[in-house]
Amino acid sequence: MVVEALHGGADHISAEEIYEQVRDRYPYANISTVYRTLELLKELGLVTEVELGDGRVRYHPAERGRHHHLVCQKCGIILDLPENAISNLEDVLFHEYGFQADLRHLAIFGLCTECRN
Amino acid sequence: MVVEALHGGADHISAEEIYEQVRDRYPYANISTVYRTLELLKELGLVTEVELGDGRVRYHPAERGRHHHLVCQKCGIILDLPENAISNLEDVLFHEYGFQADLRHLAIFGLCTECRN
DNA sequence: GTACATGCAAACCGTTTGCAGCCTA
DNA sequence: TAGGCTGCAAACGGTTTGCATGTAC
Repeated sequence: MVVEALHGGADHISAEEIYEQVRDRYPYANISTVYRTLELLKELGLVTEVELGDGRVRYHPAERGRHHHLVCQKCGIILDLPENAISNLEDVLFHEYGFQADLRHLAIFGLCTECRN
Repeated sequence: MVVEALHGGADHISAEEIYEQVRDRYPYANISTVYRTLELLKELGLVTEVELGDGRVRYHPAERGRHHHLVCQKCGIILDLPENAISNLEDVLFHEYGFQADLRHLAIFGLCTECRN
């Protein structure tokens, strides 16, 4: 049920939100089981974690591929950013700083088009 | 004393670390006062917050200028990255996605030169 | 005497853990 | 009968809050 919630719900779902979905179908479920299942899926490489700045970890099915996030600090909308928009940065960091960046699911904060004014 | 700790200590200091320094000089001090002072300094624009991935907020004097952080996930070292290394990204996000990124103190995770092997 | 800063303790919230019971093999 | 998963409750760690006292102006 955790896996189904990950695939069926919003793209970046928190443990709490997964828990709610699971509990709708099986009211005795417990949030610690959700966390333990997510931990397992993480070890298996099936989900990745993202921290989108609201103090809770969010989860994302790994098979949906990498992408980055533009998080609007005003309205909270999360825009997906294709991975290649940042590949140039990855090169610069590697060649000029010797740093091998792990740019999976980078979160960049700022203001979206709507909220810019 | 909070301000002095911010300027005297490590570049990105946590509330807990500030608290320790303050308490060395004034043992009756309380951590809630540290948090309240940091909140005040934040409103005044004198400090900025950074989240460097260890689950606690770190603080940085605003006057020391912007820069970004390369955080090694293996050895934990924090390398400073000049702001202009990323200005290109800022332009791309703005022109291609209409997103006004707030790239103060971005944290990028990965592996440093030492730990890459 | 009024406003504001402080210490203290308790609450908070997301996450983790110890333990006992249960199911399955 | 042994292993591992679950529910439950309690702990955890960083941060915030309510309240009563203190201090300065």
